[in-house]
Amino acid sequence: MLKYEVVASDLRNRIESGQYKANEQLPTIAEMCKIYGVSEITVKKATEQLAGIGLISTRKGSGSYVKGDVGAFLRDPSAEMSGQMAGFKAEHEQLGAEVTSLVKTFEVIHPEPEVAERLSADAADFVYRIVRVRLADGMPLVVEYTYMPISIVPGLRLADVESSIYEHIEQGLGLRIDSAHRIVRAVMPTPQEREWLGLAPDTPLLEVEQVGFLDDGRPFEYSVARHSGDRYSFHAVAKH
Amino acid sequence: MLKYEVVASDLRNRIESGQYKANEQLPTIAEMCKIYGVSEITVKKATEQLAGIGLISTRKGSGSYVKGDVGAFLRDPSAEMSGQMAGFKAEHEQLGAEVTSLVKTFEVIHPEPEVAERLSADAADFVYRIVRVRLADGMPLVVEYTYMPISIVPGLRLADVESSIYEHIEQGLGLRIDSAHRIVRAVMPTPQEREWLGLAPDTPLLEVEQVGFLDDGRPFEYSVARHSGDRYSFHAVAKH
DNA sequence: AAGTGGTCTAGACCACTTC
DNA sequence: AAGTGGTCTAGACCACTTC
Repeated sequence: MLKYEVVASDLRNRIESGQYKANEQLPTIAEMCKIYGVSEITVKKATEQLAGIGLISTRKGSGSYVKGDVGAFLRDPSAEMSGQMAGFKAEHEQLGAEVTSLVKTFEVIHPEPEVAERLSADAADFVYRIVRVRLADGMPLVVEYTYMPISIVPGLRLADVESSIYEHIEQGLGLRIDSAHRIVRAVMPTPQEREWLGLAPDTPLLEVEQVGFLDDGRPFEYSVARHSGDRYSFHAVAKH
Repeated sequence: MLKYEVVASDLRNRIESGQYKANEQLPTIAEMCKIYGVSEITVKKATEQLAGIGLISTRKGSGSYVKGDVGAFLRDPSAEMSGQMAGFKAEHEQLGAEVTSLVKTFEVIHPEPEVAERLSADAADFVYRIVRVRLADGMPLVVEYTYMPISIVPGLRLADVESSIYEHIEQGLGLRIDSAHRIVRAVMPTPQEREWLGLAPDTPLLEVEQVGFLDDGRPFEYSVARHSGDRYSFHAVAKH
């Protein structure tokens, strides 16, 4: 583990265990340098990371403070952090759930104009089109519509689509996933989606439209995920 | 403007103007040091900021790259970035809209248990309860339910509530707003909300539940904002 | 006046990519 | 072997807060 990760994870443990309490001032950066035997910049990087996930706030000329009431926000198991991108399988397995997928469509097509634009692809290129219902412990949670250029993600098989496409991209192809741009909306399900997700009437969905990027900047995925509304929420930390 | 801001904003301009194109490699960090006459850490801070808003990705041992197709994501005017927190008024005035508010309720009450918990307050404390319909250019966009402890935000008047509570907190009280924890969900409107927002039947809302924090870590605001679904979306950048 | 976090420097070392 | 971004150091200076 890197030095700043050691500092950040130790501070995090002390905050979550209540050793540093809500609204309390943390040791100064100079003190933390002595405590952990590291330089100022290393401590700074650790506190920036904690501020980024919303655990502390820092105040110039004054000190660093533990935020009040972070518990409910961080502990919510039905929540995904907007800052993290792990893929459906990794995310739910981390919570101890067994993940399965019903593959409704797995085909290769020419992309519609909107999909082509998002993938920086041409209408003449081939892309996979995948429709999946994804379940955790047998409960249908989300319908995912995924498009990927076959030129970037070659050799995708039904077995990959049934388990985890991200695993095929990272382990199988040796590519590195960097980040994603997401747009979140509230929508109503189609009749088909209502049936697949087993929804009561008048249940809205949370739609997450996403463009995923590799670490060389290329978009490798365009997807629309429509999440069962009463079983899903989305967490974010906003800075002023 | 700070040095790293100068570098970041210059790089951003060159990317958005197309001088550095999608999927293209940026100058190396060492080259940028020479170009801008700054140290490595300063360039690094600038590239980290750009990676944070999803404009570039960096690849160890290889280089920094402009992300493909960032245009649509960054230009969408109906979108709020999850990473930013400006308040409704500042956000929409930036887009050139005239912001008004219909104050439906403005009272002082003892908080319900859930509100008290979020505000780290006691059931015996007094909090403002404010219900507002907020409009941009006369179009109702969102219903906001806001709770704030009177001990932290004293002297709030109807005039503040009608324009901007954040202005009163920052300019009037000299407090500094640091950040907010947000939870986003899809919900159906109540009949009252449907009327206030002028919604067609079967239109869902995007609910943003938020706890706002001052820079000393104290929660000063608990609010639930329910956004008209077809006129609102929420942008985020997720890191792998 | 003393203490605090934020920015910035020159330079070292490392792991990884590219050739 | 050469080039690249990522981490880390010791130290300087500054703006701001606190007393």
